[in-house]
Amino acid sequence: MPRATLKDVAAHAGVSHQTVSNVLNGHPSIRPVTRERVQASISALDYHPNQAAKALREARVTTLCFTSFEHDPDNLSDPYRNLIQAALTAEANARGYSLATAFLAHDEASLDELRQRYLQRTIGGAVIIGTRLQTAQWERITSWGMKVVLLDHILPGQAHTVSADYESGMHALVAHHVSRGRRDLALVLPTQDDGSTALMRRDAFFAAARHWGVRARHIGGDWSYASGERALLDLHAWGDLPDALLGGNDRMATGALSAAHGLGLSVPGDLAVSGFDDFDFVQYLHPKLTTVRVPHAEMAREAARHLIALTNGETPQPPDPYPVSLIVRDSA
Amino acid sequence: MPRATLKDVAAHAGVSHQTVSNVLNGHPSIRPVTRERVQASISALDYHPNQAAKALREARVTTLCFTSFEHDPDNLSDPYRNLIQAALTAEANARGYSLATAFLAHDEASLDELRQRYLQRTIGGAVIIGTRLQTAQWERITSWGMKVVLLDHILPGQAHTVSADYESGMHALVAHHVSRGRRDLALVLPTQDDGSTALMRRDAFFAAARHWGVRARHIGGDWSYASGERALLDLHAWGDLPDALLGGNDRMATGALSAAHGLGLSVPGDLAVSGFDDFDFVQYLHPKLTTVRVPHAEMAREAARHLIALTNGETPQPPDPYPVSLIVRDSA
DNA sequence: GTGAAAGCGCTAACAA
DNA sequence: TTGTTAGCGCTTTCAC
Repeated sequence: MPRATLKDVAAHAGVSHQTVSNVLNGHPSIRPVTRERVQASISALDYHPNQAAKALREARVTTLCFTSFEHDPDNLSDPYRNLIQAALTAEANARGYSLATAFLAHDEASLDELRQRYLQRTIGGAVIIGTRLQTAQWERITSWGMKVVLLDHILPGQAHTVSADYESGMHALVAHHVSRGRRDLALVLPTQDDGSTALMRRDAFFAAARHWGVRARHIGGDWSYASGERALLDLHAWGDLPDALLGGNDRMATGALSAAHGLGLSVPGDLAVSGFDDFDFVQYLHPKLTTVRVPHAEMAREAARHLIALTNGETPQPPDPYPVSLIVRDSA
Repeated sequence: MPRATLKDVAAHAGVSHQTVSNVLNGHPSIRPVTRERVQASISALDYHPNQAAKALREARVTTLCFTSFEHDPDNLSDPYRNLIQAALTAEANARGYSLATAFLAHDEASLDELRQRYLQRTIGGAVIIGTRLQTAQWERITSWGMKVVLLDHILPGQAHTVSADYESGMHALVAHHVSRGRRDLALVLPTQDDGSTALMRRDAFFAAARHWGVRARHIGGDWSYASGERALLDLHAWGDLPDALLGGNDRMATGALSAAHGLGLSVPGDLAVSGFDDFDFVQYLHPKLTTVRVPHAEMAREAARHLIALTNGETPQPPDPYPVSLIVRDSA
């Protein structure tokens, strides 16, 4: 059976369809009696407004898009995305928005797909995870007029960004390693992407190491378990192992930990290993991982709120960087 | 500047708006000349059809919903959800559908929210992850008339289901443990939810153990790392350790592995540990986890195709259970 | 092969 | 305070 429409409710309540609309939208000038009668009809007919009609008439899109540049399965299963997705969904739904998802590759076709969705009014704005986002892409995206909030990414000027205080976190982490007697630190961190917070973290790493007068090295990676593993294997092959290996995220740290086991290195005896993120699984590793906790969920919620404000034409204040905290466990 | 509409294109091409619509929808009776002229105007004006208008007119919803019963952060960050989300998104987008997400709790409010979204035409159907779904909830959901495909769940009769051949997987796993000399097996698996594939796996576990004449025990859990850890700690506290612990998923196996390290048990020397899923991170555990690979991504793609077929009024054949495969690594 | 008319379900503007 | 009219951008039906 067909679902009830506004007209059906109006007929049932003996009023005009406009009155029903006014009741629905909380218009003030409605007599309580009328309101109640209409509301009774709404319940009686189990009426639910058709969003498509509403969207068409109001020229308003109530779907946001969670966008990330991910392709390989390894990165897809990163707990990071999940946490953020859940937080964004919750925040968006609570405010009457839906959340769609887009997984982009680094090609024209991918970007064009997103553009289509925006132009077709399928999505009204996007929260973009900064990882692997390049400035050129960001410029393309904003040039369409789409509202965008960046998560974990720093761009000059006008970009709306939600980020964490990675510098402090990196400082605390280096201080911790030094306090445990480490004098030769290696950081595994991808730094291909301009604007990535990875750059900030790398700079903070070198600054802190200089401050304490310890050796510091930087090694590339791609955020994956495999790249963390590779980093340590390479260091070993070069015959120049550090006494502390700092993973740029928990997954790379996990890969490094695995490599250490394979090489017969004792952790933290021979080598300290630390991560970044504090995902739930790292406390079940052996040894339990020392890491820096980043409040991804809270940041995501803020990003959703910020984006919704933007799509409503407001100009919200950029939030302060979120504080991070050092979580000391057994690996460092 | 306002985006171009069908009328704008018609005016630009010097035809009626209906002709433009016909071109867009590939209607056959259009002269090639006209078609090309219209197409040129479409590009020239960068026209993109308004989905809201289309949806309203066609009374068709092109958003599907990925639904799971998740609440606590531990489960939220399960790689499982991510892989499925990505696969569903890809398949849906490729067919012109969007994918929204819903995280449901086990209360009325949550279920009602989903119902609202369906009745408001925000979502047209759902793929539901069977984990923690109860039959009563499924009955509620289908009673609304919403098309639903279940992932990893077996329900009697009419339910559309995509599942894996867990029985064979469990058989192969038990056979493997027995072939390595294990005679006392404990399975950690949540079995609260009726219809869950966990029940099938538990039954297959006992059947296989009986077949080989080895001891078999079943212990509850809730899919989380913590519950796997707890299971092994409990067994140890009772003074009745098995020689093989089978985790019902990779996360519980990971928790058990962590507990084994804490108890000073050598794996696989004192205790064999195996998982179920084969998530990427398990090969970076120490020791590397032996597990059963489940093709979650392929299953998710099939679920999306199946759901789309259903929403188009087709009656697709239920797919066969997907084959799983034993992945032998170091832990068992 | 193409155009004109009607209407999907809703809200904004105005009239009563 | 409530009802009437118009139209968002599109597709379906039917005339030409």
